[in-house]
Amino acid sequence: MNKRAIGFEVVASEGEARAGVLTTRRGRVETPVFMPVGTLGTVKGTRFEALEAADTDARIILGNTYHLWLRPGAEVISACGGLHRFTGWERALLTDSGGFQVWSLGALRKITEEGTRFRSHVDGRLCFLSPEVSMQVQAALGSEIVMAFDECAPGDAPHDAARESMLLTARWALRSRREFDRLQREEADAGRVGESHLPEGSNLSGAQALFGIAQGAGHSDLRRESLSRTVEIGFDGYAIGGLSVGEEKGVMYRVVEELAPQMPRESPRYLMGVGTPEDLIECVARGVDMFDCVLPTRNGRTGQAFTARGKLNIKNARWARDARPLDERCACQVCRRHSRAYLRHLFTAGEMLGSILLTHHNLAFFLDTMRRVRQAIRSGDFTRFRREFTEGLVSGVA
RNA sequence: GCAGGGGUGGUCGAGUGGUUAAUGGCACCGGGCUGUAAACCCGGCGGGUUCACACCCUACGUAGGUUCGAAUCCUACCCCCUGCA
Repeated sequence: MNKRAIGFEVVASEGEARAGVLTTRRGRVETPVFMPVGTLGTVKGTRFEALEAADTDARIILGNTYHLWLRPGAEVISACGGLHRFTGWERALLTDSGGFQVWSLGALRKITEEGTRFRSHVDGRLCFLSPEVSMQVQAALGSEIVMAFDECAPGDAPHDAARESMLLTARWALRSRREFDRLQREEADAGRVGESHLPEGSNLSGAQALFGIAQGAGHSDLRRESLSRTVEIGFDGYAIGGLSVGEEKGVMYRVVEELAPQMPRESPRYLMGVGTPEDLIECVARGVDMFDCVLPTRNGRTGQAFTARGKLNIKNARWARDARPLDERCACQVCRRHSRAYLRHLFTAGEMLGSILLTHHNLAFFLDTMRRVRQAIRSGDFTRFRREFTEGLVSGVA
């Protein structure tokens, strides 16, 4: 009775930090969790085997509505049985709604009450994305977690503009909710999981889950209002959007610190698009359960490694003869096998393996960091962990 | 040997009397990247002093010369390429 799309249970907490278990129709996800970004049906620069390997063990990754809608198109993916079967990724997926592209594609779009008119960045043709279309595409993708279609204001948006944007997001949230429910009733969800294949004892419905998003830029009152409007509609989880989009350093921590404790305790809290290793720790400490960010993959691809002692630019000449691994305390496949000198050589030679290996290390570092965060919270040791981790980051790569 | 063509900064290659320390490309060096229009983007790149503006020195095969001024014109020499013997 009363089956839900996802389950969420907090198993330990320390201050605002929480350790929990998110149960999806495609597996359990321990939180706090970092979700690698797989915009176009691929986590760039890595293979699913590598994402599933013991040193990474990603349980959930992202996909993007806007990008997959443009190419290959929702029809292609639903014809192939949804995004899981299309890509071969059998674990959980969260799809972003395309709301972020409304912001990041800037000049290529025009926003109206009805939705957003885009110039496709692929071929220039005019496209129209609305809450309804976004829900339809995400149903065709068949992800475990669907994001509401929102509008992300610039990080430094003044109060009136931010309020207008936030209210539009609230209206779009309601429309997202209604269209999502209609699509679930009509069984449009391409990723639906039969009862016999659901995680044992999970008591799930096998349907998709829908998350709402709070906006409001850096304005505390707008953030509060946005959250209460979102909670009023009712979602399976709640996200904080519109951070790390150009706002002043420190605004993000303040907004998260004020907002997360007000979010429903029984639901997962997702901070969208964040962040650096330090951001992850600091926002876990403020009550966030879920994160995603392109940093480990993008920066890995472009030559920057994240380590326990801070960032390392593998292209620098100083590593040319360095036989040590990227991070001497890292147990990932790359650090167990390859030297900085070799990785630098691959980058200077323009060999794609360099990007692949740094991407893997970065993902392993992020995911392992989150594993350690969960252990620390469960053992009541998070405060010390946080302090030591932060000290390590600023100590500098030798 | 004769006749043409050519020798430019790490490299390839523009420039044929005056904002020329010298366009570009590559190489090299450094920086950036936060719900991915990104295997990408930006900057530096003769040496020295200076926080900086700026200043000084050395540079277009070698050595001379013409000129207010030369990588650019003239002379000699050295070297390379092509063709003919």
